[in-house]
Parts: sequence; structure tokens; C-alpha cells
Amino acid sequence: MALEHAILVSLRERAASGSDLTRRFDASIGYFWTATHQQIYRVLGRMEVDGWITAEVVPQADRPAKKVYAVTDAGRAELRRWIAEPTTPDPVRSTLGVKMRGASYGDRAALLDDLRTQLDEHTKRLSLYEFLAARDFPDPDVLDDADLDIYLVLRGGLLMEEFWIRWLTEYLAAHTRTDRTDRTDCTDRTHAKELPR
Amino acid sequence: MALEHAILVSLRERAASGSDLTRRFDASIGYFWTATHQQIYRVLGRMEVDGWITAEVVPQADRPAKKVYAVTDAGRAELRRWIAEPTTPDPVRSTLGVKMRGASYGDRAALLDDLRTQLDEHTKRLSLYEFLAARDFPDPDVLDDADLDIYLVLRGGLLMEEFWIRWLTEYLAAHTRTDRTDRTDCTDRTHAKELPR
DNA sequence: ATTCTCATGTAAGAAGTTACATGATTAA
DNA sequence: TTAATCATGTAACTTCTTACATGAGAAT
Repeated sequence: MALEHAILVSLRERAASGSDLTRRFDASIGYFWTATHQQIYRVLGRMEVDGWITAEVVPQADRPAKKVYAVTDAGRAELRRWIAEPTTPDPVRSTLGVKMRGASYGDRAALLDDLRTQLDEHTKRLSLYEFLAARDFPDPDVLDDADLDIYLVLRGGLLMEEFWIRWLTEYLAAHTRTDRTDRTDCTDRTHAKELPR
Repeated sequence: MALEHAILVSLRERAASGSDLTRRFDASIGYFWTATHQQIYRVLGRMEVDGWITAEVVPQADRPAKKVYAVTDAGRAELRRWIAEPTTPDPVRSTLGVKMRGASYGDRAALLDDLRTQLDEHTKRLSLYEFLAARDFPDPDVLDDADLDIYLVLRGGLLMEEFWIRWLTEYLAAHTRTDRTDRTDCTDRTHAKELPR
């Protein structure tokens, strides 16, 4: 489980409350890890029990008090241990991949509409990341290591959006070429032979 | 949940047993969805109860008997319904992203070694996908819709590997340029100001 | 007074992971 | 006869998701 460790990284960058972290997971951390506030509060509780973080209640002028968490020595040691550990690949889960592959067994036109919507979202998100990169990292060559890492992970988010745009564009193009619009659809292959794939 | 639907797609392509499906999820379906045999058997049981699939016991010459599953009309209807449904984005979970961002708080040299191993894996996997594409789809323009979809999802796996190779290469290059090897490391930013990121 | 947002949670259930179990057939 | 492999599962546990809950202050 890496949510604990994503939180440790974020808290080492700067101490934060549960709702601060929730906002970060909706923004920059969200390029590579998503989590809801429910998950975050539960894990924060467990991490405090385990002694990886400590809480300090901070009253605020015009708002309810916050519990601001900071990483303990034990938490730092755990983060260090985890980063050095060999990484096993994350499981792949692409709903759109499943739908693309199964399109013959459903309403292809509806799927293509959906894919166009997704393409639009990814295009907007790419623009946002490009804007953020230009605004916050105008000169990547002069960054110290910690800021360079933040920049390079933003670059990862950006490259990921480019991947989606490429894939969706290629799929849409292949299925909207006029010379193939009336090929047979919805073929039943239940008893077909296994192909060497 | 999309595992049910990934199984429906696979069974519509060709009827299969639990272990057949396990092999498919280790191979082509694995480009975009992973599942273990334990998950698959449990979900198959549920799908049979729900009437989406039916099982037929098939004795084999030199092996224990198989239970071969096929999709029912109800299963086809469900798959059709699900494909037309608007897709919500899959949650993003990149362990390597977390580690890259947190590298300053651990052993960067160990992480870079890990990343080189990952890069190697992705490079091999890209080669495999390129081989499969060339062998099984020498002429993509003449495919019918169902085969075109299989090809385009393989293309997606291929583009995904290219994404990983780009990201990892960029990260490794940025952190192995000799003119920045002795910048400060392991900066404590616990009390730093929030940046507009 | 009531509504709204903020900050913090709880509870129930679905899904996924890890470890172990069973019967059959085949190979040594 | 013992070990190995194949096909099919169970059980226990962890994690994630979805829906709901509470109290404090702010706005109307």
C-alpha cells in the first residue's frame, strides 16, 4: 500500500491537516495518486497510532481548528526504507481499454461519443499541465533536487495525457474512416478458434 | 466494477474456462486489465448466479475436466448496457510517481537503480508488443471491426510502454547530469510556505 | 433561525490480495 | 509410490468506495 507513503512524502514537503492533504490529492499529488478524504483520514489515524506522524491542534481565526500532522523520525525511517525497496509494477486497470476491445458487442456509436468526451478532457488537462509547467518551472535546469522531482512528476502527468490523446485519437481515426463504416459488426466469435495472441 | 465486463468481453470473443481466462488475463487482456485466478473464479461464480453466463463441463483427454463458460442473453444485454454507459476516469495509482517525488527523502541512488530496472522491463515489453503487432496484424487496414479493436488495444499497450520509457528516461537523464550531482539533498521543507501548485 | 461551508469523521459493503486446500491426472 | 502439474476453488484479511453524520463558525 502506497497511500501511507504518498502522505509521508506530502507531509515531508510541508506539514498539513487532513483537509489540506485532500486538496493536495485533488491537485498536484493527483497527477500520480488519487485518494478521497475518507481514505486520508482513516490512514492518518492509523499512521498516528503507528507513530509515523504526530498531530498538533492549530486553532484558526475564522475557521474550525485543524489537526496539523508532521512526520516523526519513525515515519522518516519508514519512508526511506520504502523508497529503497524494489518496486513491483502497479496493476493495470483501464476501463476504456475494456470498452474499446468490446465495442463490437455494444453500441459503437455511443462509445465513440464517450471517447470524444474523454479526449476532450485529456486535452484540457494537458493544457493545464503545460500552463503549470511554464508558470512554476520556467527554467527547469536551475532547480534543486526536491523541486526537480516535483517538476519531473508533473512532466510525467503531462506525458500521460499525451499518451491518452494519442491512443484515443488513433482509435477514433481508425473507426471513423469512411471506407470502413459498413463492415460487419457485432460478430459472434463464441466458437472461433484460438488465435496465437 | 469492470472485471465482470472484461470477462464478458473475453467470453464473447470465445467461450473459456477459469484457467483459460486466467491465461488471457496474463496475456492480451493484461495490456489493460489484470486479475488473479482467485478473483476470476469468485467473479465467475457470481456471474453464473446472476445469469450472465452458463457453464458446461467439458471432459478432456489427458487433463481434469474444465468448466467452459459462455455468455447468456442477459450477459450480452448487460455488456451492451455497460459499454454505452458514460465512463468515469479510472483512479490513478503510480507507485513510481510517489517514489520519484519523494526521492529526496530516501536513498536516491537506490531509487535510480530501481528505475533503470523498470526501464529495462518496459523496453522489453515494448519489443514484445511490437513483435506481436507485426506478427498478428501485418496489415491493419484490412481488419474487421472486432479484430481492429483487438489491434487498437494492443496499440494502446504499446503507446503506454512508450510513455513509461519516455518518463523514466527523462527522470534518469535529469538526475544523472554530472553538473548537478552535488546539489543539496534531503531538504527539510516541513515548515516551507505553500507554493501555488 | 436557518442555511452554508469547513473540517473531521463513521459505517456498511464491494473489491482486491495473500495464503492455503482439494481432487485428478501424469511423470519420474 | 511419490512428486509435479492442472483446474478449481475457500478463507482471512486488507483496501477502497459510497453514503451518511457531527459540530463549529459564517452568511443571510
